[in-house]
Amino acid sequence: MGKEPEDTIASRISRVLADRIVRGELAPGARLRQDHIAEEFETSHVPVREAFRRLEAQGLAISEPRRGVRVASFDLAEVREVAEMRAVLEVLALRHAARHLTPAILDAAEDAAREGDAAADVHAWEAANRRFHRLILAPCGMKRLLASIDDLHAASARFLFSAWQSGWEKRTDHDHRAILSALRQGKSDEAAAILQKHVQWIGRGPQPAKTGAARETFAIVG
Amino acid sequence: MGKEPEDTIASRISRVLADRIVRGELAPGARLRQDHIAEEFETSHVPVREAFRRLEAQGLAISEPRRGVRVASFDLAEVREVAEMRAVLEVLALRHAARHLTPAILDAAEDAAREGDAAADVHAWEAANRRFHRLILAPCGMKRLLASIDDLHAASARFLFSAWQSGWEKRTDHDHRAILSALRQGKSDEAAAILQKHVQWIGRGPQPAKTGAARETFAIVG
DNA sequence: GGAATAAAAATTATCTATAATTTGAGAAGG
DNA sequence: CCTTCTCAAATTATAGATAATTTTTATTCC
Repeated sequence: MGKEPEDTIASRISRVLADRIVRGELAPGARLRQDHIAEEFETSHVPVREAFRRLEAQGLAISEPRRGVRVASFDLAEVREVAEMRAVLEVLALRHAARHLTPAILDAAEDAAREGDAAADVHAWEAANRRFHRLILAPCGMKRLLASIDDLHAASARFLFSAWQSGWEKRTDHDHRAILSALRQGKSDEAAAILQKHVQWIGRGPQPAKTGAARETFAIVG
Repeated sequence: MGKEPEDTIASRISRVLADRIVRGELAPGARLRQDHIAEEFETSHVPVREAFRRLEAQGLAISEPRRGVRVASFDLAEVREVAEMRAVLEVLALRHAARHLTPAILDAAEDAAREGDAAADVHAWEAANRRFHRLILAPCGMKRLLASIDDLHAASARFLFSAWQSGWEKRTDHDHRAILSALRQGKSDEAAAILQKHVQWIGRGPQPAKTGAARETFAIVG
């Protein structure tokens, strides 16, 4: 019954730490001390070090030999870099996924879009948004590509969360609807074009400065 | 004098193992036993395990909890996946690098192209080819993008080496020349278009079956 | 008072040891 | 002869211990 895959301790630690970094609970530049983390997870530091290697590969942490590991910092340039990578990779994935999209999948994506519009806070919105993208891209069946996109989503989400500590506001995402509409009509090129612009906007437009400007930036985070 | 950064043991092990996997010295599916590797490198298995995590993230090895790590296998579908990812990411990089390309860089790339044409074996060719691509892409200054491309190059090289165990033959790579020519004339869109096709061809065309067909496939591996 | 320096504390990287799981060889049964 | 079981050997995963390096704190000298 209750199959408990409960994989290695290292992977659990890396998941938890990745989540904290993405959510901003661990600030950029913060030191990750292996003994402290080991103590928190009630293990030795060996699995912790393995988790660090994973975070490093994901671009969420930076390790300097003998000097420890810290949370990776990121600037606007990197946010744009990630956005552009996502744009080309998601378009590639969508092109391959298109032929495998069923009405059922598109309905599920529609649900995710609705859920995003109704989200009460930025975390709920991000989860729904991620689900939307994953649903329409996963049918491409390209594991490596999907894994890369997941990592880039995490990086995007970091930026998103850092900009909206507070002040969320419901709103309809027209891009998501337009993508679905195009896909339902079999116009996959059009869907890909919208997706590309949709994603590429991240990090452009008004700087996420004071809370006042926050609302404007919303539209450009997908 | 001889500054010896000689970073952590784990990173050295991961570099060596990655090289062996790419060159095909370690066959797909082969088990990587931590104690044996530790013994070979005269260390304990702890750094070895850290190296494994790195290889896993690069897609060169696959780890199953409690069952060990094996060299990742790859099929034609994955080769194409990697080729398509490279195509879109390298084009993205080139678009950003274009404005920063100097005549000196293009000359160095020309050298690399010549070196590739004169290569006596497949390893020499691959090294020159990689150098060519890196030279024209690095000026984009996007670290994450370049790191992803490097990983994809490793995956491509694996395929290349598996196809050409022997039977190398000198030959001029016209695509490389055409890309440089376009770049020298400031036609970066044209250069990007050629690059895209150049890379995308990998894994297409005649199957790398018997040694006889090998020659044909050459033209389409870049 | 502040830079320079030396001793102490904390932290990383690695090694050795132990527990737990898997693989594989051989024996028993159909 | 092939399957299934049992037990030993090999292997993985984690813990605990040690050496080496970095960071911090305290102290001296100008």
